[in-house]
Amino acid sequence: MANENNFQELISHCKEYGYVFQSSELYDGLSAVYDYGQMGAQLKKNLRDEWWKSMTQLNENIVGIDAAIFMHPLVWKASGHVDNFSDPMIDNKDSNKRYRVDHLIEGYAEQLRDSGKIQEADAILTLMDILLAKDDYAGLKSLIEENKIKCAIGKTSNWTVVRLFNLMFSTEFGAVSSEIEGENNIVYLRPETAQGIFVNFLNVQKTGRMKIPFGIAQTGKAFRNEIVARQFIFRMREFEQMEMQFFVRPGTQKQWYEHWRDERKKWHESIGIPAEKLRFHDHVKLAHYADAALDIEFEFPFGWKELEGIHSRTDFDLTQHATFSKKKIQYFDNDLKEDGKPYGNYTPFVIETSVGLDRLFLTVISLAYSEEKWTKEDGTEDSRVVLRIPAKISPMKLAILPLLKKDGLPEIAKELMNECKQSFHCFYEEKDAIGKRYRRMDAIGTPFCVTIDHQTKEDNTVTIRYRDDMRQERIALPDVKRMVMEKIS
RNA sequence: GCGGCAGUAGCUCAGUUGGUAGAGCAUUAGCUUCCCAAGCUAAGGGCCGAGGGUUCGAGUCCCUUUUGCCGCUCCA
Repeated sequence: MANENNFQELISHCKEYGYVFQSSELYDGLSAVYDYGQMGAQLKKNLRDEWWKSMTQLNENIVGIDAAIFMHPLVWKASGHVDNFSDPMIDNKDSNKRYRVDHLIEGYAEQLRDSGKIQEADAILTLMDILLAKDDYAGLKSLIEENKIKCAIGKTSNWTVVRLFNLMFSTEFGAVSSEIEGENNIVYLRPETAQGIFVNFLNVQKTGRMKIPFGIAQTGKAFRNEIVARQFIFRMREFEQMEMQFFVRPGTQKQWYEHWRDERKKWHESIGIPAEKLRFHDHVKLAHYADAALDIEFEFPFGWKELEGIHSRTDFDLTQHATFSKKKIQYFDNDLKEDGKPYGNYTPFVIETSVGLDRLFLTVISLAYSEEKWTKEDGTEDSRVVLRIPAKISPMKLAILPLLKKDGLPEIAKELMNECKQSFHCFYEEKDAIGKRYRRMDAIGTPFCVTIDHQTKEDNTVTIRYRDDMRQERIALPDVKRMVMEKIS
């Protein structure tokens, strides 16, 4: 797999072989936005399809939806994103250090408290809370200046104005400029897909006659205005999530949290991620909506990082949406309790599984990337770069190669091509020496190559060559399709 | 967002004290080739990240901007 030393080579490889391109590269690129190329788009789709199948097809009580990216602005008020995703910040002009205003003031209050001025500290914090609630940025700056709060680095109080940094992208809805009508036209690009599920909870539950416990799955784009974006496609401004919200009876959330934690780890292993490269990381500081949370981390070339989040979101979201929409969002549970009475009406609790598709892509390609060197029988050095993507998810399944582009070999190869392409992605190539073609297929991760030669014309057999160990064997031409089908299912 | 470094053909790079761009590999076409790249021939491809300035003249100097890398900051 790729490591921290050849991670740059992996990125180059992704570009060179059509997996990932930087967005708008023609115009010098757009920071932290990437496009998937001809190979990458297919790999990404295969991963998405695997996930979708594992959720909505293999679980009878999970259904899938596809909610819009645009949502009513109040959704993000209710979810807490408007308040929690936008923080007032202030910069020190001398040190160029940026602080979250609340962190800066809290730090100062902490100092006061340490020196015994407890009442003073409390007064400042109380005032800060009032100003924050009013979005009074000028007042916050005055508070900082009146208390002569200094930058920890620059030791000065030379501050800029307080500015709002919103991590959500916004745009205008409708053709009328908000200059005229105030800010009523602002809509956000969703910073997570989860809310599309929560606001459709009743629609799905009622029309699908879903009984708790049940889940709603969704894949789709989400957008975050990250301050810093690095590490290739690990952190992007536009990214794709694969989320499943599982609705359970209050009080059972812990058991389901543990269930999905284990299920999801198993799923990652099922698509070829080694168990020792995965670990759980419990959150110490919980988000405003959660009563338990953990990350499934993968050991990326740049260290252990979050691949998927498992959150026990309580009834926070549904309750918030009930409040803001002024609609009742409840479920009537007809199952009987021990005392023989139904559980009745309640707001379900939610267990969320949320995996970043792009991060999963990076996981798979990092694991697959391999630079190999060996000594040939004649003593010369040989090498190759191979993507060992599991056959089940690799974008290209089979290469069909006539050994020579004459003597009727291409005709036989094309016939096989026409048969196989009905069932899976095939690549046809008659240019260059056979070894060179094999290397090209290694580079894009094609697990199988079959070569048609003169013997094929005599006994109807072909050479099949395996990407992972470069082994080759002869099999009957009519068996090729079935054999590949078996290996990729 | 701040600081440092960098940006020349698809890739890796060369380009002397400023004089209007080269190589290898890759690509394409043809030849050769009976199973693991790098045999022959030919061709295409860059106005040197972008914009501005200094200069008779800039890839080479200056400014701005953009992208990437490293560090800091941020990450519901």
